[in-house]
Amino acid sequence: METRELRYFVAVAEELHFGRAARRLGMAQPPLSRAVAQLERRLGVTLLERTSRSVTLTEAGSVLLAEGRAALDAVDAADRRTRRAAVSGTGDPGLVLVTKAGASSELLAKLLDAYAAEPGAVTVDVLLCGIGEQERMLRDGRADVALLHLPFDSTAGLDTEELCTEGQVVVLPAGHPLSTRAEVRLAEVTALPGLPEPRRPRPDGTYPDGPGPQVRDSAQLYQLIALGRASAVLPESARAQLSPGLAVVPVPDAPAVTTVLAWPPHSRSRALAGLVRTATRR
Amino acid sequence: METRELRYFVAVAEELHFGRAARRLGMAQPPLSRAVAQLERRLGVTLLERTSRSVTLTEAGSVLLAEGRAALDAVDAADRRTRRAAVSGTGDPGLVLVTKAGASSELLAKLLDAYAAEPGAVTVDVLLCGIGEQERMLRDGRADVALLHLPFDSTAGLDTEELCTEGQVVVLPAGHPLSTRAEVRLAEVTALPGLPEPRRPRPDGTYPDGPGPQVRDSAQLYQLIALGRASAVLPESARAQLSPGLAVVPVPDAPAVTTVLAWPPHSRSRALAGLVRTATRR
DNA sequence: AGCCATCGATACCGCGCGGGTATCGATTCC
DNA sequence: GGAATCGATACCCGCGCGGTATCGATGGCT
Repeated sequence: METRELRYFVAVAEELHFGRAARRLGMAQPPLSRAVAQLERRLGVTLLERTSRSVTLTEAGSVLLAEGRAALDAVDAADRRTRRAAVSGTGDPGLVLVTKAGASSELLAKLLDAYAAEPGAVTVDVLLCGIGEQERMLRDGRADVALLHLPFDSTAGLDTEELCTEGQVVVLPAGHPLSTRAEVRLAEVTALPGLPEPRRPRPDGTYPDGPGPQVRDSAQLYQLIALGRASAVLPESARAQLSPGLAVVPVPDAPAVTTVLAWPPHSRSRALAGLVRTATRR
Repeated sequence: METRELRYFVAVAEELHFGRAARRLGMAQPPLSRAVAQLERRLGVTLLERTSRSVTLTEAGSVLLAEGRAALDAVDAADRRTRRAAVSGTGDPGLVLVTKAGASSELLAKLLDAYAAEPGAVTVDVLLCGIGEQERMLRDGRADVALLHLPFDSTAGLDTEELCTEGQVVVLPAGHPLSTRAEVRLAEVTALPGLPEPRRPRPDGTYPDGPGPQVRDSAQLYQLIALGRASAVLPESARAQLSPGLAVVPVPDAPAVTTVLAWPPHSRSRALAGLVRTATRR
């Protein structure tokens, strides 16, 4: 199976429309139809049910969609990491660390400072991304290592090292009735009247249905809270970047949040190993 | 990057010899040279240092060797799992579970019995493989789920569910001086005179250097112990398949062995989910 | 009911590229 | 110094990929 065929099939499976998929791939529709048909013949499997009005995935087709995406990510990762390895001998970008925009910045700063002091440390680029995008960044080679937050992020398929665990607090608009309390229970803040929990993107980029506002990063989130349109339960370290207009109250019965360092399992990079070592020594 | 190019490069990188690699790939040497050169040009990276007498990997080349193997495994997995998904609608092979030949068979039997009693259970093929091959089997799609034993096996890049934890025992030839003891300490059996620890294959198939005999599976191991040529520290469940000529003594200070069910992280199979559910309910 | 728009499949064509053979140039060993 | 080894180069052929033109089926609109 060639990556070209996989790319074609994934495009069609995502669009469920040969014409659109062909446009996305920058090619004409007929060769795309042929290529997918040929892939099916070679696999001996029907991947798509076509009528002239609709295209749907078969059982096998949805398996190949998931597996094919993973395989294409792996190929992309091979490409990117090879290129990076080549310039790393000559140039600079040693490691790329990805984390959610605006999360636990003091911990990260401490880690980077400690690592920079190590002998043989390389430069670490910090890449900020939206919620739930880190895993993808690691899998397709755009990043080498990530800061994840359990239980929100999934560490499926990654090697991890636990860094710290902290309780959670609720972030409210200043002046909210609960904002003067010493602490609140989780049940009190999950369904606050007029302050719904915001909806965060799922891994595929879509948003779940519901009443709350859609939120892509923490800047949006804080602004919405300050505007009195949302509330959020976040790790304690969110206090650090608290802006005026926001109040914070501990939520002792909320599940603890664990910050972990995560990286793809077969990494053999000395630089990454060094970073992990300094992280564990703290 | 096409999988064909990756396959070619991996072959050359493994053989470090264009002629042999070409023979392995069933093609002539010149087009192979050209294809690898073209890959280097497209990546903008030199992967191999060639003289007319030797071929060596560059830094970037060894990165691409590791990453490329992973990517090729992912593509193979996509192929195999798609084929399997297609026939699973019509035919039988529902899940393939892989475990080390001759390990914790009662636990496995119980799990399979419990799962078979579930509604909607599919048939589970059990695949036995040599030591350290399970991870590969999962990654390239030959198996859907594995029984692994921590801390011996690595669960890097896999989702896992803990099944049970047990102590370890040392297996000795019957009649060995230590075989009558109620228990022994780990230090007493790590360097037994005349009974070295056997050498097990590394993930790449080679064996570490050392004095002990090479061992691929537990049948070989038990035979070697009975012959008085080796000893081994194994989980308690090894008692179950004890043959005459062998003695077993607990080793309380040896690290506990945890048996885990492991599967590739992005599996979306209902059958696998069912198996994991029955495993966790025990 | 009939027409048309939509969409995937088919037919056909041209060229680029992958793979083959022959040969070269460099290095090493006897 | 000659021969053997090994990767690179030169050249050629045929397949396959991608293009355009068109067909056939389906569904909506009047």
